[in-house]
Amino acid sequence: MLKATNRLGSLGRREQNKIDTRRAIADAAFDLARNVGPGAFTVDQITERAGVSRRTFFNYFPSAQDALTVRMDLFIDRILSTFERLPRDEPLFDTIIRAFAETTGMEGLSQHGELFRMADADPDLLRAQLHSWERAEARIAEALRIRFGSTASQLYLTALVGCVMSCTKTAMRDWAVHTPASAPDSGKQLEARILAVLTMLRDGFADPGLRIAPDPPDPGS
Amino acid sequence: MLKATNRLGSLGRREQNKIDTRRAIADAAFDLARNVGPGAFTVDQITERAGVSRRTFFNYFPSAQDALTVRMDLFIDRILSTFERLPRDEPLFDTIIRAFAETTGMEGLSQHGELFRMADADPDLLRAQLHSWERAEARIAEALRIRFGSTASQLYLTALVGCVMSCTKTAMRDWAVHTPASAPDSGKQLEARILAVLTMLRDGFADPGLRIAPDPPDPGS
DNA sequence: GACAAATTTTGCACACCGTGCAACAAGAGT
DNA sequence: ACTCTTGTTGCACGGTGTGCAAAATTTGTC
Repeated sequence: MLKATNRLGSLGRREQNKIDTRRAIADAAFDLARNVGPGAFTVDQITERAGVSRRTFFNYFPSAQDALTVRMDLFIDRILSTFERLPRDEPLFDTIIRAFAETTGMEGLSQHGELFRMADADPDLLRAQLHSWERAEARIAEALRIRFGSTASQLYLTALVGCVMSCTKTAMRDWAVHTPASAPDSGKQLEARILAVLTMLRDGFADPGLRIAPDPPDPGS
Repeated sequence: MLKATNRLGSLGRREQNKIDTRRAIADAAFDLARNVGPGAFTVDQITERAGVSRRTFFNYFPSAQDALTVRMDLFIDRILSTFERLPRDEPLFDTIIRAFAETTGMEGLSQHGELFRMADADPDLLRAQLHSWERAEARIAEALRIRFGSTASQLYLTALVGCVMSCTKTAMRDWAVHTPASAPDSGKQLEARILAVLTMLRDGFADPGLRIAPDPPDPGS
């Protein structure tokens, strides 16, 4: 007999409510961080905005900072799904580069940059973000292990993923710093940087002269 | 009038007391983490062991976990001082590899491994450690910038340092996992891993077959 | 040694955090 | 409508991190 219970696009009320609540909390947290500054608000303020109880907040996130890393986790989701879609006979490094470069078209990219900049002012937020990257590393490494586990050693795969993630992080930081407002070519700017650093990585950092933009040789800051 | 006040090897009472207090706190925290488990003790327990007041603890460390990253910061000190000592006309990558490889002879290396393993059980400790690595990255990048700032772009240097740190982290994790007890050749084990991953990095991860231990070789690709 | 200045330690208060628990509410299945 | 399952809420409680001002300690000077 057919299940006709799904009234909400293949999702039950329960699932949908949870998604909504989670989003409401994350949005409230982001708004607060943007307005009063990261680390300058309490959980109670978040729950008030989101319209949930204090206790419910902690059912979703272990800390206020963790509510601000949702977007980064979504970023990883995107990388992984892009990764799954790419041809399996492509060289490993090409696949990785494409998977990472293609993510720069995602929505809310400028918010990403904002969050990066916020981390400078709030150590706890920085830690939460680093933890998020760490989880991402583990997830991607696992995906690679499943796909290439037979042809590459564990140490090789984890080291490679670590470097790729580190390079991407560096690229995003540099982008977040040098692309302050939401420039129209923001995505392109980020993509160029990611390509640049991943190319450096593939070349074993042999050429120190690679530059992303004609930068006047920084006179001692 | 001559200063005859320094009775303690070029250090005043004040400086020495602070060093002692800091060490007492860090030791107490490490002992507790080792005995009752990371994240399973309170700040009050630390202060009781260390013989200081609760308030004093927070004058030295912002959280209990941060008292456990002192050793990692010392590790970075060692890398940096080794780095300073190496010849300045050596190729950049060689200098880096040597600076990192030479640190494996440091005292308390096994405690390092212990701390790595502890991070699996305590998310907050993991975050503190990630933060510690992050600070280390910044310090080393700055040292490199001063030394090579004229011949390499900022993006290149930060990306390179990030990858080197990431590789070292990977090597130390793998070492911490696979060298459980304090093996007699613990330092050599770690050094071999660091050399392996940094070599991979220098080769642009071209050869997936590099292995640290004889594993069923699969000369694929 | 006594005194004053500088610095560190300490106790205290207070707002906030994070979690176990049990009552309650709401969706799912019949 | 009834029951089962799952999510929300209020409450209580121990722990955290910090500002503040009063001791306590070190340092320099006479």
